[in-house]
Amino acid sequence: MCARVPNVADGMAPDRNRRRIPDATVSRLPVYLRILGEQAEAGVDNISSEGLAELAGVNAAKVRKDLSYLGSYGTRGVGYEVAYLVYQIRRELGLTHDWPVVIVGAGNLGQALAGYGGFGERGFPVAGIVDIDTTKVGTVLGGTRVRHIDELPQIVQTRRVNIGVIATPGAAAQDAADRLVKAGVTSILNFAPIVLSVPRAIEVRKVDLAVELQILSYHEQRRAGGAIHAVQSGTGRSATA
Amino acid sequence: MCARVPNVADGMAPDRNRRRIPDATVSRLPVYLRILGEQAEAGVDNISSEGLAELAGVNAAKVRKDLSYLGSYGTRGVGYEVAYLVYQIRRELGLTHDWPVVIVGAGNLGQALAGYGGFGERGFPVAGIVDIDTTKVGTVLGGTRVRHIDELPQIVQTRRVNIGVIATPGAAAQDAADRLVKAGVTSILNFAPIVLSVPRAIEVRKVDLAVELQILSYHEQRRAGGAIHAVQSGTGRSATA
DNA sequence: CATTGTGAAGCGTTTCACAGCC
DNA sequence: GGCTGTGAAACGCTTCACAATG
Repeated sequence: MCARVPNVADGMAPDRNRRRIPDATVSRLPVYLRILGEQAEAGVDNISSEGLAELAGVNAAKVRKDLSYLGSYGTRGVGYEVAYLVYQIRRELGLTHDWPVVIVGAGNLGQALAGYGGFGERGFPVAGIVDIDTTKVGTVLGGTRVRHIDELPQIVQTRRVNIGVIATPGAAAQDAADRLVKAGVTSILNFAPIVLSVPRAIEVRKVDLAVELQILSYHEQRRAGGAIHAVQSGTGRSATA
Repeated sequence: MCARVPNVADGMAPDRNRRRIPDATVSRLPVYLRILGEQAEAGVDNISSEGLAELAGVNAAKVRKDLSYLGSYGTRGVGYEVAYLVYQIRRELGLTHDWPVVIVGAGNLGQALAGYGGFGERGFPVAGIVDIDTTKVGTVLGGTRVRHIDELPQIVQTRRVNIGVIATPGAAAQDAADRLVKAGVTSILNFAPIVLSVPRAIEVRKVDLAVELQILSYHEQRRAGGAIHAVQSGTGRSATA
């Protein structure tokens, strides 16, 4: 996913918290964080790895190992203090301050993203939304006026945007990425169904609806044509990973 | 990700193509498929693992291993015939026929999904969109009239829907899942930021925007506060995984 | 004595390296 | 000669199992 550095982990004085956290763990921390936030609101102030694992739909050992990368913040025989854990995870994920994002593409998806309040709430305010189509410029989405894509560099600079979201059709996505990178963005969330070509230093994450549906299709197809007579086995509930 | 079956792989007469394909491979097949489709349109009728790997942003050996799970459809010294590979991947993914989907939740995201033509184009026509809010019922989104969630069982049965998409707020998502399962849906694509509890036999995939942004935040935070003096190393282009 | 933190085993995925084949 | 197909090594992640400990 991201470039590997040989072996910095040990030896080289990690000052305070410069451990490298496995990608798999990083992708679960936001899930723990949301659950812990809910628990805190519900008045729970202590939680065991078992309890957190249950709510997150994962194995308890995995929770412990994940949390151990942040440091030893649990108490043996007791569990983890919810508030402190929230603080530590937020710190590790860099959520101690807001990260304004800029959305490229004011089509269906761009509109939905801009209109989706949860973005700002979770620390990612929409600093701007741009489109190349001048007929869309000026319309207002979720409180943000659509601006022309040529204004991208200005938005990125004045609002100090590090994260760009590509919500254009596939054909326009590479151009969008090029413009974002040129404007100074260093992380991209790509909703377009293409593989972006960007400098190595840029972190890219991709969300592709078609891919997700096709993976589900694969499983449906197996269910139907596959295993002899695929019985609807097990009606018990279980958390999903 | 999905429930593991002990060890069916060998021994038990795989009739024709009942091999189990690794999850990681399944998640890449849609990417290869899209690229191959584009190549076919561009008039390319043969491609090497190297070429496909380049376009997909992965390692060539990985492409070969992935394709080998489908069978030996390449020609040594030559490469793979694009059209045939497209056919085989489509067959394996169950894309030889349409999979109608039902969308639960006609808010921002539900609207964007329903309005996004790419859904139907790629073999996943929107069989219906439902909401619990009666004020939304009757409005038309992307050519589909919003119906009340109580009509879900009827839609699922008459349109033979296997795949449900949850586009509700988190608080309503578990109820949506329960209703989908009860109505007979066996695969769910969940956009709500909660861990769904469903019977083991149900395949669930989750797309969480907040999680994606928080992962990017982690990398930005590392860049800023991390490694001594994090130089913007490497400006060369490289495909992203 | 319940629960964490963690070596070590287990497992799935990736990559290498090269035999096999066109 | 070029490229596929695939054992085997390497790697990273998950899970187990238990010593450490409040």
